[in-house]
Amino acid sequence: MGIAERKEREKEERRNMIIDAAERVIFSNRIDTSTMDQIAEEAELSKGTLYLYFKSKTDLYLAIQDRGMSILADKLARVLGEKKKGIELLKRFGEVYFDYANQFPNYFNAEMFCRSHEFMEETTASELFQSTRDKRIEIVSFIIRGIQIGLQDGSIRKDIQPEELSLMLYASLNGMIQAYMLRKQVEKHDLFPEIRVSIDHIVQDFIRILLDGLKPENVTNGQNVHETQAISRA
Amino acid sequence: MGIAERKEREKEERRNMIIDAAERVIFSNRIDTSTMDQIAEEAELSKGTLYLYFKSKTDLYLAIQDRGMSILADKLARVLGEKKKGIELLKRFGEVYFDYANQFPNYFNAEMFCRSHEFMEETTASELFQSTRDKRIEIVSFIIRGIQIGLQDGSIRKDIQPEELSLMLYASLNGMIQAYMLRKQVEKHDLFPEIRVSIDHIVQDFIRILLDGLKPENVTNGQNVHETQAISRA
DNA sequence: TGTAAATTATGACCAACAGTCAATTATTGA
DNA sequence: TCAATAATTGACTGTTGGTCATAATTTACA
Repeated sequence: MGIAERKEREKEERRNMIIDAAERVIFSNRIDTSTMDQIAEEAELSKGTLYLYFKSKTDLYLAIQDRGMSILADKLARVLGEKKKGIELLKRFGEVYFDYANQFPNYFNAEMFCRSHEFMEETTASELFQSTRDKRIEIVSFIIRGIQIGLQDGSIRKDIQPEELSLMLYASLNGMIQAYMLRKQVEKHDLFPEIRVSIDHIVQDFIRILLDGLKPENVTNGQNVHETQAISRA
Repeated sequence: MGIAERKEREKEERRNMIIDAAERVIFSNRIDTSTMDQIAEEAELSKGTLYLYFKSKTDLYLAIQDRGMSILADKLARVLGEKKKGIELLKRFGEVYFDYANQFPNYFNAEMFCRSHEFMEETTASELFQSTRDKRIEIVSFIIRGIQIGLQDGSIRKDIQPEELSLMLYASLNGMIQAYMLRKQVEKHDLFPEIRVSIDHIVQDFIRILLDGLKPENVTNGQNVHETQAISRA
């Protein structure tokens, strides 16, 4: 049955063409000012057809977010292959996430937009929602893996709980990057205007400070001085 | 001219009545499913009147966000009066922000929603946007003050740059609370489902870990061991 | 107190847009 | 060739944010 497969393939291609068109329209304007009619025209399809592939405008936007998540997951997967010390992997994860946000601000924005809508119902039902969710789990799993490696090679404090720390790293860095992107993208929308600080290295500095606290007591001094506090377990 | 003042007052009252009504409607549903007609009915006013006080639905929502920011700013201001050591103040700031989010999840959500819209244009023009902005500056200023106190009383590492660190604390904690609220509010929308970790103390743990890294070298051991890394300056 | 002017409020109305569906066209299988 | 199935269309609908001419109310002042 080659026909069924070909049709499957064509359907997938068309789906991607639609997402491409949607990106072109939305990224050169904004979601809220982009209409399904515009996207349909850009895709050279009728609006009705869009709804054969995506059940709502939000769903289509979720597909865009999903692409971004895939890119990020790929980048992180590659880092895991670098065979560095655990603490170094975490640093690289952070840098890669930051690079990703800079390289694909539109995808990062999509992620933020979709998240603010996750606080509401609606998105839940979609398969795409499930897909982005899976990718987020994948991403956090990479981080957990990095932490475990660090625990093994001794580059990370023993009292760290991998799952908990992975969420902390992801969530806090995400917050940092949000603030960074806001300042970077639209000067006037800056989350913290008038706080006169060069924002350029703030994310890197944050990563450094946060990870410093994860290192085991500095062994070059041969003494356990930094009084670590255990992370309370679940 | 007592009349002008009375009118001023009445206008302010009516404005607040509208925000009250909007909160009642929006908080018991969602922004995107709440209509201006519903809010008008709840406020016992015509829709046209709403537009005499707020120039758009978003503007009205900004007013709600603004209320939340005021509450938070007040709480933080009170902390500053506690006359604790700098590092303790920062810890209290973090706890208070977290408490605020738990106590007024609707306001926190409003903040998140409005922020995702800040990535787009539109909001900029509004006076209310300027107002929330001012309050954010106020909040960050409190944090800066706390850091400065910590630098003076020696409870915070000398190499810390207050402005930069204040942004880090605010932004990263905000990211943490976002993730927390998502998990807390809507189990199924959890940012990190399947990552089996009790989320209950994760924010507190995060605050502890992050702040630990800010303490100066543990003097009780009489030796500078923890190799601090200076935050690169602007 | 009476009335013109100014302020405030109303709700019918409009335009825009997400989403639908009966009708149409294209493709498949025999 | 043609019936059955699948894919596509675009006119249409319902909803809703926002507007504006009109009306009601209040103020200023003779």
